[in-house]
Amino acid sequence: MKVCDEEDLHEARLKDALEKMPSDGQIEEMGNRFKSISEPSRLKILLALAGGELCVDHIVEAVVGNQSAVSHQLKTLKAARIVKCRRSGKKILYSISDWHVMTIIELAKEHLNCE
Amino acid sequence: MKVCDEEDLHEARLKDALEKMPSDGQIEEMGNRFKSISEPSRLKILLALAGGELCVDHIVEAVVGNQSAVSHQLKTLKAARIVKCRRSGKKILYSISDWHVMTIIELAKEHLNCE
DNA sequence: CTTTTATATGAACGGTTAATCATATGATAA
DNA sequence: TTATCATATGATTAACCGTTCATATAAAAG
Repeated sequence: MKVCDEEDLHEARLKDALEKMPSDGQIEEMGNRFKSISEPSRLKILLALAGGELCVDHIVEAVVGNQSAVSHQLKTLKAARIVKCRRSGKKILYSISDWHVMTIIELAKEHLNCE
Repeated sequence: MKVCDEEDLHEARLKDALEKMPSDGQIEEMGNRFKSISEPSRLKILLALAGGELCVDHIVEAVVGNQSAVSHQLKTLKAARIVKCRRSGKKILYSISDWHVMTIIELAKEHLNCE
């Protein structure tokens, strides 16, 4: 009968979900990426860098933050390998190194306009 | 000279970044979405639901968690309008309601295999 | 070598949040 | 109605994290 079919369907889905579930390590890695881009300050930094490399004080201006906070966030983003940096004279220039992450951010930005 | 050109380029980029920067409200909304899917437990729940609706105790099995924790996370996900639920007899069936978010998760999952 | 400029770091504080435990709700079956 | 099954809720605790302030480093300019 109908109820039984539904039960079976759900059991099958559960089995399927368990099979397709990524490993705990992979889940955590995905989670860490999302966490890296979930803080407004970091999101702003990345959006600012989307147009190309910038030095720290330009980033500070772009995100309207203070120098120390931005520096800490840049450290976090660098540790997550989402940005990289190089020295040029006095300045240190930061830029995106993980464009996968930027793709996700751009996609999320587009989704904002679909509601 | 070269240094001046670089300076000008960076100034132009800063100006551009400031112009294109989404509003604080939009940034926060994006951030909240990413935060919702940054916790391993919630990510697992969503991956489990990707195949179709499941009742709570099946979700509990799929994510290998305990009932109360899962229920709290489901509440969070529902508040974020990422999942919805309906009653069917004794059971409450949860399912994805925001497929934009699932698209992002699937994209991130694919990115895992590119490294 | 000393000063200045640009950036990084460390410690402390406050806020947020996930997990747990115990209990409550609410629908159904007996 | 009472008992039972499925799920939700509230309070508590512990861990995590972002910001701030003060200070450190390190390259470059004088």
